[in-house]
Amino acid sequence: MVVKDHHFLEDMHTKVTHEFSKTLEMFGLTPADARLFVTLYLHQGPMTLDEMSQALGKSKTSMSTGVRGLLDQGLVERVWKKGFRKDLYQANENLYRNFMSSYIKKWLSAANGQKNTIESMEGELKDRIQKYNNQEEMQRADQLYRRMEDMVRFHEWIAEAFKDLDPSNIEHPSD
Amino acid sequence: MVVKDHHFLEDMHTKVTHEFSKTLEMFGLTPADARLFVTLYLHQGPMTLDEMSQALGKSKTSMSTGVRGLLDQGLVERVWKKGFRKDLYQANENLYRNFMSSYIKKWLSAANGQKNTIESMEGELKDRIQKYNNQEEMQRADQLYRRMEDMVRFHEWIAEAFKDLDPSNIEHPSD
DNA sequence: AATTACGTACAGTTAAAACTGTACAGAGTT
DNA sequence: AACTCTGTACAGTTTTAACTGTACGTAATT
Repeated sequence: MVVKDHHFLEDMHTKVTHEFSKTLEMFGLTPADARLFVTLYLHQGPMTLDEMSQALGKSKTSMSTGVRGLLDQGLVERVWKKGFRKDLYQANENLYRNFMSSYIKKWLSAANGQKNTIESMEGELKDRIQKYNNQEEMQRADQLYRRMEDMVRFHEWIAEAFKDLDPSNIEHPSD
Repeated sequence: MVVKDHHFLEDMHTKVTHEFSKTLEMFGLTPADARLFVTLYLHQGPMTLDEMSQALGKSKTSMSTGVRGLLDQGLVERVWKKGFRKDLYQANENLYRNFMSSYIKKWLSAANGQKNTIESMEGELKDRIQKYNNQEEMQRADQLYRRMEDMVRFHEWIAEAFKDLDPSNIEHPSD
């Protein structure tokens, strides 16, 4: 019975990991990073690289790079234990806040970057258009220009929408 | 001069495609699909598979599968021209509305699916917990159970947040 | 009915991403 | 100072995704 319980739990653990990983992948995590995060999240107390490696059956190198990525996104934190040489990591609580804000940050900075790039190209094209005399080229250029205007607007709307989505603005009880 | 204009435009076209594709990739499009969409979007009038193939330097098969995906997501539409045998496709206008609603639909259905799966596993685990007597297993199971509750809540919040984001609810002038 | 034109299924190939093992730098221990 | 332990860079490998060419079903044309 004890053995069977153990199998059941182990099994459930695996299934949950698998399922929840799918959600986290939607936030832009790679399948590997997602599994790693869930492993940390379900584990009681922080883990060492070696533990992760063993838990997932992947190399320590993979864990090292994986955990670094999660760290950069603010999804995982390093934790200290006196007189313990190995690095320890744990998943941040507040799933919603952390994932959403990491996600939104990614969107905003990307959208803003692309918007700027396109705007600058827009300017370049505008200058050029004025010097045109070839009718057909002119028409082509104009068409492209109009599309670029739409793209810029598109990025602006994205930024607006995602700004509203940010849980730092709204308050959620906790997680 | 005409030649130079041509090069300039061609060049600008390429750069814009590249840049805007990056944004569309954030909506979950593959790089290939993103490029295909932008190509259609920038082209005046609808295109045939052969035209796309030539424009992107990829096989017609790729175009066929690519365009089908875009079609399924409601980002591209098929268009008719009397007495013309080839299929014609064009990018939908209203970038914002189309991308956002396709995106949100994807999120909502995924989040909902995962939530249901986890909830059902949660139920399974709950039944099981009551039959436990081993102290340590019990504690483990309980810890897992609590995490699963959090996951369910997480999915609920996601659904809520993305529902608000849907441009079908809000009105945007156009695009 | 025969022929041509078109789109897509499918198997095979090529390109990209994920992962591993070794090797090494730096910190800690003896 | 020599030695041990830990994390990571890097090159090479494996796994996965993207892409292609051929072959075929269907619809239009003759």
